[in-house]
Amino acid sequence: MPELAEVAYYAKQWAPGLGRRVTGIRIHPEKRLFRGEDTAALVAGLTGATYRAAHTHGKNLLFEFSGGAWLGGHLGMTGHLMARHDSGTSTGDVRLYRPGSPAHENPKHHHLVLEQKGRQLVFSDPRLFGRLRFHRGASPPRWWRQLPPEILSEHFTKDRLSHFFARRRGSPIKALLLDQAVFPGIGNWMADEILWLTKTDPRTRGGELSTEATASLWRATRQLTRNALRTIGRDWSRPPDTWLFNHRWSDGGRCPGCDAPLAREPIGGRTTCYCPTCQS
DNA sequence: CTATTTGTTTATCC
DNA sequence: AGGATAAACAAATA
Repeated sequence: MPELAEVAYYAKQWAPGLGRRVTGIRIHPEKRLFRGEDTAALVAGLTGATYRAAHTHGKNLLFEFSGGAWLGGHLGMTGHLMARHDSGTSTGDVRLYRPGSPAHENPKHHHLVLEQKGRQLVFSDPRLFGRLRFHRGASPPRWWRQLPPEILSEHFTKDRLSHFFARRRGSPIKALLLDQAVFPGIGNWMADEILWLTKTDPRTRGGELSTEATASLWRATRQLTRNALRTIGRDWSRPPDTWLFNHRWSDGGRCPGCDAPLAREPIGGRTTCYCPTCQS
């Protein structure tokens, strides 16, 4: 489910645990979520540590703990973070695209639970495409330090996009927007929104994009990132109906620009929603 | 029972 | 070598 704005929202769901000690941990170490990790070191490193901070980068998460312990995370398709309180309330576990889905509430999917006095911090992932990793050290792990420039950083430049589009000249732009090495945090719905905003046919090949088209995509990517962080990323509030977002999820949707029926078909290996009238 | 899914990695072919 | 595409992963939902 989560793209950059959803990840930013979920990262805040463990905030009730900030500055507080982890008294115990429960994990499902055999699950795919922990592939390649030393789960014994993870348990040893986090037990008794104080939860200090949450960071995000694109779709990546990094939780910082006292004693040089770091928990890295990726939510995959269905990952989800929540804080459960002993009082019986919980936060962060009801704001789903499909409200009412019981999947995330099922404890069998709670693959990591950090116990604290008064609450539990839960990482749930029914489909197990996500990932959890552990690092011990004075600074963040290397995989984190080597992530590409974020979309809102000064290093995310039009020039960078031009070179990328030239190199991948044969791929449809839809597929290129999903490349995390260049567009960190962009996922399926954000890619479609960017293409709709710029009136770009999703099948356009990288090599067919002019300097002007590249500049337009660069601007739209940054603008959408800011706006998504201000709505979904802030409090999961629903974007305005002027976005493609509210019209894209099922058959029968209409373009918020021209009211033509929207098309949904696989492009670049993913279901793509676009307006055949505006984007051609 | 079948088709679909908002992500990433790996295999395969060119 | 490097790019393009498909399959695999796992589980819920329509």
